[in-house]
Amino acid sequence: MSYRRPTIVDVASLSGVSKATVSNVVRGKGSVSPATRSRVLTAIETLGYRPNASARSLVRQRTDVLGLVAGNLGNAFEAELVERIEQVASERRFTTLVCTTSRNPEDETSKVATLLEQRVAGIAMLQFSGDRHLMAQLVTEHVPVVMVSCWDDYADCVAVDDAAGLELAVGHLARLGHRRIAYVTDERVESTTRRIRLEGFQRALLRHGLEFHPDWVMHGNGGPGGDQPGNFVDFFERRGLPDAVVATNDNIAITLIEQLESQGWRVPDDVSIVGFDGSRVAGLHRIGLTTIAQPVEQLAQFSVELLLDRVVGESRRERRHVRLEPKLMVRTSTSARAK
Amino acid sequence: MSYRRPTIVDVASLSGVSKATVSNVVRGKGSVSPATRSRVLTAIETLGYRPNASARSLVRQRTDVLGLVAGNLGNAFEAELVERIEQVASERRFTTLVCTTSRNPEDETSKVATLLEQRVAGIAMLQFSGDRHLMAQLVTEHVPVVMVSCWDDYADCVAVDDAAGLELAVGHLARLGHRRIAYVTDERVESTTRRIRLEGFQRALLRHGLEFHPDWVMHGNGGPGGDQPGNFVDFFERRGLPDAVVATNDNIAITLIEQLESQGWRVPDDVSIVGFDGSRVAGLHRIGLTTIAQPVEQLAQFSVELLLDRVVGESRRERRHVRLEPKLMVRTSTSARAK
DNA sequence: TTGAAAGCGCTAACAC
DNA sequence: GTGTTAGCGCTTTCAA
Repeated sequence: MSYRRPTIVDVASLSGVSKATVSNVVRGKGSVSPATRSRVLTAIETLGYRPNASARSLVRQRTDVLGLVAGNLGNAFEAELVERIEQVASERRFTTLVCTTSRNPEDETSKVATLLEQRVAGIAMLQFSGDRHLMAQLVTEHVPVVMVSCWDDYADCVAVDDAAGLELAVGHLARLGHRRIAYVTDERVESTTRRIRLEGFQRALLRHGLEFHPDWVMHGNGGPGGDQPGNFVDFFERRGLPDAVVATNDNIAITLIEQLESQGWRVPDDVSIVGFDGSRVAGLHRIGLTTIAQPVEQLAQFSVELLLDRVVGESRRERRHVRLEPKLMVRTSTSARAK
Repeated sequence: MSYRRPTIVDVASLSGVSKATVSNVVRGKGSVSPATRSRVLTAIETLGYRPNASARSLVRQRTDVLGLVAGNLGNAFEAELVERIEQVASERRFTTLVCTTSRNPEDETSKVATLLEQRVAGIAMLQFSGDRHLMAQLVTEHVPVVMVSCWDDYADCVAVDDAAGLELAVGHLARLGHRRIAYVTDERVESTTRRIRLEGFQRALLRHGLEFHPDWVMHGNGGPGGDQPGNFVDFFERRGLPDAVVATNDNIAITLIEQLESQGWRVPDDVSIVGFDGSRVAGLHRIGLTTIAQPVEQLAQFSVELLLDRVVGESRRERRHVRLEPKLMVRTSTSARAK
C-alpha cells in the first residue's frame, strides 16, 4: 500500500459538498455560504489537502512559474539580481525556475527549451547570447520575455543606462585629471550591451576632450568557469600603464586590480580603476572599488512587472525598453592623477 | 483568434497515427517502426510541438522538478552551491525551483508550501530554521528532502565535517603560537550546525591544550538583509583583543576584518582571523582570508544523488548522513603570534 | 506495431 | 449557493 495525496475529491466527500464548491473555497471565488466554507476548510485541514499545481495549470492553460536564465551565480551582481527577482515574483504569487548557462550558448538553448516544456508563464533573461533563432522561437511561441540587464530589440528590456554609466565613470576620472584612459571589456557580456558600453565610453571620452585609442581597449576573454579575464599584465607591459582603466564589470575590475598588484603596480597610485555593477564585494574596504552601481531593486521590480503585465494582462502592447539611472560610487580605487 | 500551442493530438493527426504512438516516439519507449517514427518526428518539427510538462506530471504523478531552499544568494558560498546543484540536477534532466528565505522562518514555511503545491519531486534545503512542524509535514507528505550544508536527524544530510573543520582552524592557529582564541558565531546559521561547530571549536581548543572562555564567544546577530553581524568592536574593546578569532563563516570573518581595521587594528598583525566556507571572495589577494573550504562540488553531487535516489528508486532505505572533508586554505589573514 | 480508452486533479461554464 | 459536466494534454494498460 502506497501513500496517496488527498485530492479535491477527498475534500469534497469528507465535507459533503461537490468539488466545484471546494474549488470555490480554495480559490476564494464564487459564492459559498459561511457554514459550508468552514466545513470545507476543516476538511482541508484534517486531510492536509494541497492543490495540485499541475492539474490547475493544465486546465487554466497557464502556470504560476517564471523562468529565469542567469549566466553565472558566482557573479555577485547576478546572484543578487536573481534573489530579488525571485522575491518580487514571490510577492506576486509566482515561483521561479532558475537556470544557469555558464554563458554557454548551447546551455542557453537547452535550458530555455526546458523552461518552455514547463510552460513557464514568462522568462527573464539575465544573460543572452544574442541567438536570433532562440528569440524567434520565443516570439512564435508567444512567451513573454524580458531582458534584464541585457538588451534585445525584439523583447521588453530593462537595463541600466549604460551610456550614462560610462559618462559617470569617465567624468569622474576626467575630473581627477586622468587623460589616458583604457577600457577592459569582456566577451561574456551580452553583445549589445558590450557594444553600447564601449560606444558610451568613446563618446564620454570625446565629450571630455580626451582621446580614444582602439589600442587601449582590451578584450578580456574568460577562462573556463567563473569570470576570469585574460592576462592584463602582458597587455599593459606592451602598451605602458594608462592613467586609469574603466572595466565593463566589477569582477573584471577586481581581477585587474589583483593582477596589477601582483606585478608590483599600485591601485590607485599608479593607475585608477573603475568598475561597473555595484556588487557587494566592491564595497568592502579592502577592495574599495569605485564603480557604477546598477539599481538592482528597480531592475527586479521592472522586470517582473513587464513580464506579469503580459502574462496577466495579455496586453498586446508595444515592446517597452526601460533604461534606469546608474549611480557613481566613489571609493578608493580612484584618486587624482599624480603629476 | 488566439494562439494555441500544438498538442500531441495535432502531431498525431498530421502524421496520421494515434497519440499513443506519438507518445511512444517522444518518450523513446515502446516499439515504433522506423517509417512511422520519422513521419512523427517530421510532424513534431513542422508544428514545433513541445510536450506539456503539466499534463505529463499529472498522469505520471510526479514532476521533474527539484525544489531548492536557500537563505540568501548574497552569500557567495550559498550562491555557488545553488548554481552547482542546478547544474548537476540539469544533467539528470531535472529543473530547479529556487526559493530564498532571507533566513526568515515564515518565508521558509510559505516557500516550502509553494514547492509542495508545485509537487516538486524533492527538496534540497541549504537553509533550515529547524522548524519541527515543517519537518513533520515534509515527512508525512512523503517528499524526499536533503539537508545540504545543514543538519537534521530526520532527513538525509550532506555537510562538511564541521568538527574536523574547526580542528583544522584551531590547529593552524595553535601552530602559529596563538593561545587566546575567540569565536564568532551567527544566529542565522542553522542551529544544529551552529552547535556542532561551537562544540568542535571547544574540543579542538582542548586537544591543543588551550583554554575555552565562554566570554570569548561572540554571538553575532544579523541586521536586516545580508549577512551583517553585530558590533564586534564593542565586544573586543570590552574584553581586549584575543590572539586570533575563528568565525563561523567567511562573510562574518570579512565583516569582522572590516570592523577591526576601521578601528585601527591590523589583521593579521594584531589579530589573526580564520573563516569558514571557502567562498571565492576569501581568495582575493586584497582579502586573503585563511578559511576552511567546504567541498562545494561534492556537496552538490551528493545532495542531488541522495534526492534522486529516493525520487527514482523510491527506495525505503535508511536515512543517510554524509560528512565531507573540509580543507584548510592558508592565506594572509593569519600569521605567527607576535611575541 | 499500432490504436482505443480510461483517467491524472483541477477549473469554469452552466444548470438548478 | 451549490452541483453537474466537459474537458486541459498526456501516459499507460489492454486489445487488435
